[in-house]
Amino acid sequence: MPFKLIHDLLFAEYGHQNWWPGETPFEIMAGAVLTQNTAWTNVEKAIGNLKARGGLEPDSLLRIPRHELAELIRPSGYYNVKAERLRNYCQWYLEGGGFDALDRLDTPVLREGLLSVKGIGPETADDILLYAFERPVFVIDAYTRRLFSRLDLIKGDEPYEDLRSTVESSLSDVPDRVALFNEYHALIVVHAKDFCRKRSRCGGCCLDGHCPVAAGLARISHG
DNA sequence: ACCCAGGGTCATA
DNA sequence: TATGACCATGGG
Repeated sequence: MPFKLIHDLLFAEYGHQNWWPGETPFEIMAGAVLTQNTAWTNVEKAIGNLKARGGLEPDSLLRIPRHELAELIRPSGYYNVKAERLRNYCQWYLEGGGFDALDRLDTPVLREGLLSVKGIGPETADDILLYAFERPVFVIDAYTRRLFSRLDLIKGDEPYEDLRSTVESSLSDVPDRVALFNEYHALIVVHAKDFCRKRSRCGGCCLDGHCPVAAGLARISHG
């Protein structure tokens, strides 16, 4: 399973992405909720509003009335459901004792805790685990399914946990898995945005034209 | 005007 | 288990 190879091709093309954008772990967590099915440019506006309102921290955020919180995050879309999801998350986060206490939990336990929050599904949980808690968890999103499916590494419609397990197993022996998974997911998203959508307009990883992944694979197979 | 975005929940079969 | 409706703004 050449998952490592695909990462290397993407990295050669796009370089370091230094994700996740955000100054604190909690800002990363809030961003993970706000970006659900939403363009990041919209999330930036919502985060800007939250910062201007009084600091992007769980306790200050919980003090904002529900309706006002929804107004602040309006640009990120789904603002009513996301306002509740943010509140749910903050309550779980504070009840769990904050970052240091939660960070002492083993990854599977912490993951179950995240998934117990209404509004935190598998992808958002893994975003938080990887980018805020720096755990070696591979994030599966729609881009990842499309890319690996186009490369015939997977079918594409497998359940989330099956894919996560497949990829994590095949990369279990690399030295720094946190750094690799961090970079890999970022590269897949950036490739989808910068090349597939903007340049190729293929709707995601068509491997046509000047696609760096297709070019790299062709280069290798030709000797 | 249409399509999609760094998803998840809930009802239904 | 697996679809479908629903949530909603903003950029291409």
